Amino acid sequence: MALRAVKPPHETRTRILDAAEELFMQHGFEAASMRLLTSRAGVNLAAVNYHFGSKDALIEALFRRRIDPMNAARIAELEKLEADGNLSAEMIIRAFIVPSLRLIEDAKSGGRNFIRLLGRTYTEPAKPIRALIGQLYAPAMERYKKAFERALPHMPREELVWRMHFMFGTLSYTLAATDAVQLIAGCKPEDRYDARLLEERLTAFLAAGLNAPLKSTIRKAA
Amino acid sequence: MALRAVKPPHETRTRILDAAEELFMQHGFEAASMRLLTSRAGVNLAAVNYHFGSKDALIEALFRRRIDPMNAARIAELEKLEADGNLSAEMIIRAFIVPSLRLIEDAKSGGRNFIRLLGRTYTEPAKPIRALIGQLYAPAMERYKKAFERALPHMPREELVWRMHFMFGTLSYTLAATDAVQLIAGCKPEDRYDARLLEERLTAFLAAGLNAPLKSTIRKAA
DNA sequence: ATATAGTTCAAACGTTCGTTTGAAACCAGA
DNA sequence: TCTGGTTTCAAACGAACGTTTGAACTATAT
Repeated sequence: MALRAVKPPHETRTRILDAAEELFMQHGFEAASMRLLTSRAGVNLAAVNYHFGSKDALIEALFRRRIDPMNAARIAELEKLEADGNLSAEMIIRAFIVPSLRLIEDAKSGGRNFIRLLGRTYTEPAKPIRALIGQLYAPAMERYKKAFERALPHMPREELVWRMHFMFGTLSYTLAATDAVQLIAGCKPEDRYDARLLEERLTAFLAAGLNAPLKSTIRKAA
Repeated sequence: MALRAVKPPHETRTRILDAAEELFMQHGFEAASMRLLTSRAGVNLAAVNYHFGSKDALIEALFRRRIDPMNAARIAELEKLEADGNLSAEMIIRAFIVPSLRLIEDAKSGGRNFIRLLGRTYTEPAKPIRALIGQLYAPAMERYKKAFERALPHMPREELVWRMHFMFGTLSYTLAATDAVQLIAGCKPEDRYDARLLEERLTAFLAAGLNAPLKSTIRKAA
């Protein structure tokens, strides 16, 4: 009997998800059509509706596949560090950003595509998508908020929330990377995917911002 | 002769632009259709193509109407400050963010809609739009980059570019505001449009980040 | 071999999209 | 009042969209 390629159990599903990550990243959710997507994935047009039900359900499955493990890694890393003693704000920041930076280096399995897509999706206009992302992030965000509160007991809760908001913006925009507007000339493109260097740059910037001195105008607003 | 409403010379154009700001902000460029847009503006469906030529040209006109004056204000403010003597990084940051925060308070004329739309557009997938934004920002960015270089002569140029990139991300995400994923519970919604408070919070965070100590790993990468 | 469940396929469905058209309405200046 | 350029209007155009359909195909288990 001749060698025959044995088809993995969910090959079509995976091919669709991978193509979706790439095309949604390049063109956005609306502009990437099912026809382009299925032809890129090498599957029939009807396959998406058969395996996922609809385009929206595909988008949801796409996010669930990546975000849940990523946030699980974030929480695991945080708990590992907490077992060793008190944490500095910088250590918490690092624990948060490393799992997403790790996906940047994962070019082969499409992790890089996903992380760039994710960076854009934080400001996605479609409400259902924003709601989904918020829901998937909720457990990790709750956990990290408490960790920051413990590390920065002197900071007003409201100011902390704002600074976490700012930190998240920086991360989001940085991950969107080449998809973002190239506003500042001089960014060496090859550095954009050097996760180790990016980790250092980001951590230094964010830790300083989070620990910024509290001005009186901010303090009195609390 | 009875009083008659004299129609302003470009009322239809303005009505279209205002409706476009609101609807593009709510739904995105693709999802907001010309039929919804023109009916919201109270004009005929064909009016957009008559006055602007196409949907894409409308988008371009929309950005040009707001960005050019905003960046002109940024440059003017910077030059005014420079006339008075040497600038700190914090003063430069403030000069940059204030013109955009001013639009937040401008709820009546639609400036708030625009600024939220703009916050999302920095990570827009459509390349022509990103190219347009980059082109419209270029003069101001060049000017501010030089100002930062003068204020921070000790910082490696490459690190400065990255930190400007981070700062821009924070601003972008913050401006997108309510459109962004509500990741962190606890943000008081009414504060989101208090431009004065936001200016203080942002300046403190960004100035600290920009002035963050240079770690050895970063220094050796330059 | 045959039945059964799971999957793929080409074709078509109805809808909505951005744009175009040509006539009607408007409004100055002569 | 006529005229010529500008603006508005209802209607339609072709194209592309997400989705559905029912038959054909595949693999497994009896």
